[in-house]
Amino acid sequence: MSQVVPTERELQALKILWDRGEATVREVCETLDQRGEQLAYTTVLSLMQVMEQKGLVSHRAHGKTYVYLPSVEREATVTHLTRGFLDSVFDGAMEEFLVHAMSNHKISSSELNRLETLIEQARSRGRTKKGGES
Amino acid sequence: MSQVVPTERELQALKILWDRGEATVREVCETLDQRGEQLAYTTVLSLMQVMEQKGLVSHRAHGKTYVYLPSVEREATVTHLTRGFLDSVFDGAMEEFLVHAMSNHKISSSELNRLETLIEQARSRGRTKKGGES
DNA sequence: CAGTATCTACGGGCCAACCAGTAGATTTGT
DNA sequence: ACAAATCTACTGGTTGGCCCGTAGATACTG
Repeated sequence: MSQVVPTERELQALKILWDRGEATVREVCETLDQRGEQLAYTTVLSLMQVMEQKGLVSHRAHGKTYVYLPSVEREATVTHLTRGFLDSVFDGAMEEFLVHAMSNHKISSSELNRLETLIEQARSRGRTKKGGES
Repeated sequence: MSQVVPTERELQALKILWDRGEATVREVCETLDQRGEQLAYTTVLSLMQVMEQKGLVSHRAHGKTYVYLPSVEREATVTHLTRGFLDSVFDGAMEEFLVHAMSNHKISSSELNRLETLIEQARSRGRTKKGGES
């Protein structure tokens, strides 16, 4: 329970599945390859098997080959990873992170503008209590 | 080179050293204890020895006991950890993180205000090009 | 049908992180 | 000076993540 957290490699594989919807071991392997991560076919296979056992993915059979699909949502997973990071590095304080991010990471002025827009959206979401988009 | 990145436990120890400036194994052990992490004295000792070997801390002798002090800076370390996190989860895109943070983590309106202030500061820092504090 | 390609299952090797015990030296207390 | 406490050094065990090879089944090709 409490949502299994993927490792580094597992996250790479999950990203591919999230983007494609589903994929075979070979497809994952080749995509990884294109991204500069050259792994033996059986390595990727093992990875998928472990991930399935952890409940991160599931598979269906297409002929003799397995087609894997994610069984955790991208948003939820990213949220968990983020919370873990914030907890361990910033003691859970998002604000501390933001302070750090603003002063130490270069953010372009266009990104700053975008960020302000996001703040506005967050504000209106807060005012209307329940989701009112647009 | 390229700055060694501390593990989870090592980061906990480093935080204590950063806060105190320096500390003995016993002090680190007790502080960890107060934070709910109960480890054997020798475990913490081993931790410090490994950290020293990695170049994360150094020590000086006070009588027969060692006093450890951090040999990496808090800011730099946090920056590295943050970059690693952003790379693995958001493909290095800070903006993606912010979008996610804004929509999925509840941020109080006071924090939103604080954030806007930070944005303003980032803007002026950007305009003056070189760091002009006060 | 024989040979080749491809897939899954399984086993194992390697290494880093983590935890802790034992030994031996040194200090402290009485 | 003797005993107890405390410290460092060293060794080892366990686990999880990662990587890959071999074996055996199945599908494809000429």
